[in-house]
Amino acid sequence: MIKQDLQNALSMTIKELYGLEIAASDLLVVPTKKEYKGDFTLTVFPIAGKVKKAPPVASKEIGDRMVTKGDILSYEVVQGFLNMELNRQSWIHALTNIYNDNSFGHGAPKDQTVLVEYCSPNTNKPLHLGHIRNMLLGSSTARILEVLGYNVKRIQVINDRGIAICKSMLAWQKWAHGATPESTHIKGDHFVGDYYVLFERHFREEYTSWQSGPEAEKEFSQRKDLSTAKEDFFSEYKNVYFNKFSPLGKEAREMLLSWEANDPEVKALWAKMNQWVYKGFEETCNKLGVYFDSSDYESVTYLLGKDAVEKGLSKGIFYKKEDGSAWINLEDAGMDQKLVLRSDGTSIYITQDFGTAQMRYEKYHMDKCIYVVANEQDYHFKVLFEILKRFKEPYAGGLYHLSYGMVELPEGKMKSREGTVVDADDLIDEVISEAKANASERGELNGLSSEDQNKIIESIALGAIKFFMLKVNPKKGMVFNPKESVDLQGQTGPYIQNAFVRIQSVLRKSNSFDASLIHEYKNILPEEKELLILVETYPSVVNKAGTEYDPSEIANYAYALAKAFHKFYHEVPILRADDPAALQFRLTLSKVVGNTLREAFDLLGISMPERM
RNA sequence: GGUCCGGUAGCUCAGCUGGAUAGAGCAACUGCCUUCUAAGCAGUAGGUCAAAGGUUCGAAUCCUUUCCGGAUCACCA
Repeated sequence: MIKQDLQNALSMTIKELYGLEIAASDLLVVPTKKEYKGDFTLTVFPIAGKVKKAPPVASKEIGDRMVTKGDILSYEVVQGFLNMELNRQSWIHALTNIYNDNSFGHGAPKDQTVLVEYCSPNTNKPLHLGHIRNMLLGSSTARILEVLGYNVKRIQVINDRGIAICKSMLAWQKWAHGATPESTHIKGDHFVGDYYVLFERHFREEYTSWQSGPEAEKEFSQRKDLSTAKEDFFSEYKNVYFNKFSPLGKEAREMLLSWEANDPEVKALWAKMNQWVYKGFEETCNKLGVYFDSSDYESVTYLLGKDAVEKGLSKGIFYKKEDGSAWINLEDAGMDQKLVLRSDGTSIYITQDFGTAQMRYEKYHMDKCIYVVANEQDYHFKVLFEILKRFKEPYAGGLYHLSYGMVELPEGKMKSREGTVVDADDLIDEVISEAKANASERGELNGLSSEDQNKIIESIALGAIKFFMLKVNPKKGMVFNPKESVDLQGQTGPYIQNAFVRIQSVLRKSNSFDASLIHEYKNILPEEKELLILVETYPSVVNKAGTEYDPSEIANYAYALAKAFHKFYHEVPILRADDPAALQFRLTLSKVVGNTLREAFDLLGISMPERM
């Protein structure tokens, strides 16, 4: 590695000159800015301070010694910056090393199991934009960890029970007249989601007409804050109405009770409708290239965690109140008191979560567990992790909440009630049709079968969507403009795919490939150096993405590399190079860049087309 | 109110373990296809890095305070 070698040489030189021990990796070495002559720059200020010399003086001393020892070709000093020019051999070695490294950017097997949980859909409605961000983050993070040598298990939790799915079930019973996804040709998850919407519509009608009745009048007159306007009062009051007065609400709640009592008819309907939904989800996931090694169902896990509560009580981690509810006091950790078991003895969300964690530990003996969940649950996971820490669970140190910002529309948050949700399937279809239009305009795919064409177009469209979502740092909220849809030009997935395609096209046309000739190459160009430096940093980028659980590192790296290649491609002739050594050097470099781009995109779950 | 996260070009984002004149893309404008795929390249224009203090040779980056936006603080999940 060029940079590491240079850092090592510098570290040794500094020790020889000043007797000062600085770890090679602590030396600040960066590629030299374009305005200056040189390949790499050492920032000498901190070193000069330690050895009590003026920065330019120390720079000159270090530079002289490096040249004398043959570590570098030449140097220039600008203030406290030491700009060094490398030997020709350094570059050539760098290229051949990468070219010969079959596991470039991969980590050694670690013998550690990591669970990555993502997606977590509700079975009463189809997947939307938020799920897309979640799934892409999760599956990309999983892939990154896998390549770094971890044994990764992809897991989803399916929220398949509760009042919401009962609403869909009830609406279907009342108004579907036996219709099915097959009979209507509607995708299963959308089909069930439509009945959820239908329920809400009927419920709203019922609520509106109730508001002019005597019961409503009475409730309104007894409101706490008498200055509240009627409209505001009833918009706040909706949930109370649902639980207290609504006939539809009553039916839905009764259905939930029947479900919990294992009523065979209700369970059968529930199972049937969930199957419809799963089939729809599977289709969407397949399209996105997202998959799971196993699924946990809330209908199973919602009963978990009570044993843990008993254990916690006996250990004194939890305490009991008079009404029978169990609590934990987290005030010494800067949090509140938190309920862990209801007074009726049933478990709540957080209880289920530590029950689920234990269940998983029994199954996988994981070392780490990563939860990909939106940032609205930051506090929940802080509490959960603290509890598991107090339980001294063996995996407690490896818990991580991959918290990501919500996806918003230009006009604000997505609201299912107001119909401003961007549906996952719609979005995919839209971008595919845009990619299709672009492709037919370009005509590059003309000779191919329509099957191959569609494959490529899908790769481009999904590349655009995935890159769009993954290039943003996860913890940042992001704004998605459906009108502009997803760009196919500029800082995008297709831009990077295009760099790869150009490389493949060049490689296809080259008939001789002899990597040994590159040692003869004399005049390495700035564009070539820039590419090599970038390619070299790839393993450290993967490492960073893995330790920080941040795929955007990979996305931004891939863009930088593709950009450098496009420039190189434009400025420097490859196949028409004027000597054989140059040709081989550039072909090898192109190949290495292409492989690295493909590797990087593999980590993002994006495929590389051979042509486009 | 407490806690957490964010605020960088008209828009979407990099840069944040302190280093040279703060970078990309989109949108606008201008060039470049008889030469390796123009989903490309090059250029013009666009900035008080929310604000104010502090730390230092040096701050978008670290510290403090303030302002703005979001999330959260349920016997919901």
